[in-house]
Amino acid sequence: MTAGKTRRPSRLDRESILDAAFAVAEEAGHRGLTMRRVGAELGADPTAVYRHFRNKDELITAMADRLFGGVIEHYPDGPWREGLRNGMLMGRRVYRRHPGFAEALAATPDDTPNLERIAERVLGLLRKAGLTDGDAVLFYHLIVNYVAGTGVFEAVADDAGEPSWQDRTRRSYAALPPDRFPNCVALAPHMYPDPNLVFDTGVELLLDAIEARVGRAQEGRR
Amino acid sequence: MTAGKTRRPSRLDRESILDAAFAVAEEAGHRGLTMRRVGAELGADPTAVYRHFRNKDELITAMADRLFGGVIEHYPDGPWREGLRNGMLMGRRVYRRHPGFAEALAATPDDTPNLERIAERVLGLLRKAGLTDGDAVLFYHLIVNYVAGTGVFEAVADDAGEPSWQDRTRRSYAALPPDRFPNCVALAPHMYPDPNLVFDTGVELLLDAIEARVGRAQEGRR
DNA sequence: CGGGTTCGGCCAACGCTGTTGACAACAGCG
DNA sequence: CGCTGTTGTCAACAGCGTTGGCCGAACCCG
Repeated sequence: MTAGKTRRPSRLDRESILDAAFAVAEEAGHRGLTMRRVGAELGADPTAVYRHFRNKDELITAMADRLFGGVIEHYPDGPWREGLRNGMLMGRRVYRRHPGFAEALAATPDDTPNLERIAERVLGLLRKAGLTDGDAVLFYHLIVNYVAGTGVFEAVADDAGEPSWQDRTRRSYAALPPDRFPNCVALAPHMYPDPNLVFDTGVELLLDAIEARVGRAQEGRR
Repeated sequence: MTAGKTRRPSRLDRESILDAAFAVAEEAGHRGLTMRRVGAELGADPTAVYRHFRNKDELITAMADRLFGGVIEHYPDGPWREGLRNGMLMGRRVYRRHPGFAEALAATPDDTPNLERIAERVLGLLRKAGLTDGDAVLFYHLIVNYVAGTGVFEAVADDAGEPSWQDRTRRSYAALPPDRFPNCVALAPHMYPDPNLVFDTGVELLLDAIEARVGRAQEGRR
């Protein structure tokens, strides 16, 4: 009697395809996200997806838009410093789990709706902090580059290679000839600190720089 | 007499293969760098390359090592601030022209010789600046993440999409509904400033942060 | 109620990718 | 001379994104 399913055996739509795509990405990694696998996850022919998305880039772009929508939904803006910090942390998480987003978004000519909402909020926070228009845009791009770039880079760095890859490199640095590599040998035990600490340091550094620039501008105006 | 070519019609070695690979990357972009094209550039069968490189990642890693070797050769270290700045600018140039390097290097378990030399120099400059061992490593990773991440991100951002893609986005931001997107509309004309300015701002910001941290540590010790 | 149109899933296929294994020609060596 | 290891060639495999044709079901309109 085909209960439930409206009428046809298995109608596809963009939302269920996105669900399947996220499921595939979850279990196969970002390199394992392939149209054929998405089709299999849906129990449908892979090419059926092309009736709902023009190509793979558009599918990935839609995935990114959904995730960024969730980000902006869960994090209302408050004071500029906390707002920017939260946004950067969430952005990093997204790009780190899905490094393919960067390329797909870059290939898409128009920004997606939720990306525009994020841009709106970040620009607003930067102006609220007291930056001039030019500086606000400058730091906006700096933030985007830092968050997306670092996120993607961290992702490709730690999904490749065997686990405990850091230990291995630490040891190989410690074993370098001490005459030509004194610093590598000496600092080998400290290498690869907590990645969150590294990222957070960069974030606070950026926020401090914004504050300093606002202070300097106000001082100059006085 | 088969002048030049030692004896066999076209003997291959790692260096000439690297030359061919760079030639292909130059004219076909980083996505057009394929083993078949490298073979064609050499006038040889594509699979002949596999006699000299285990796989494509090893080939790309060797390309990266050659370029980084050139970087470290041409830029002797001097004062810490200039040394770090030059290194970051050169690193960005490399990653921007060859964003594929990041993934290949990440997949390679061992660092290449010239990457170790660069790590040695950067760590030395950070210690020369006066950072403690822990901070030196922290900023080392911050620098690597910023340079590689931003470089790769800039590369994928501007080789995709049509030219004058920025103008297009600027216009679309300016055309957003002003009630919901006041900041996007107001700042649209300033969007996408000179990418070099954005990157340089980040560099100086990092260098200032290093200097500030050194100053604070010395003050605390007093 | 009937017929035309559109939608959407299926299937076969194209061109491309990285990579492998068998084969053959050549080099150096005893 | 013959043996052995190197290295270029060839055919092939599995996988990828994507396209065009087919066709049944659903919808619209008279």
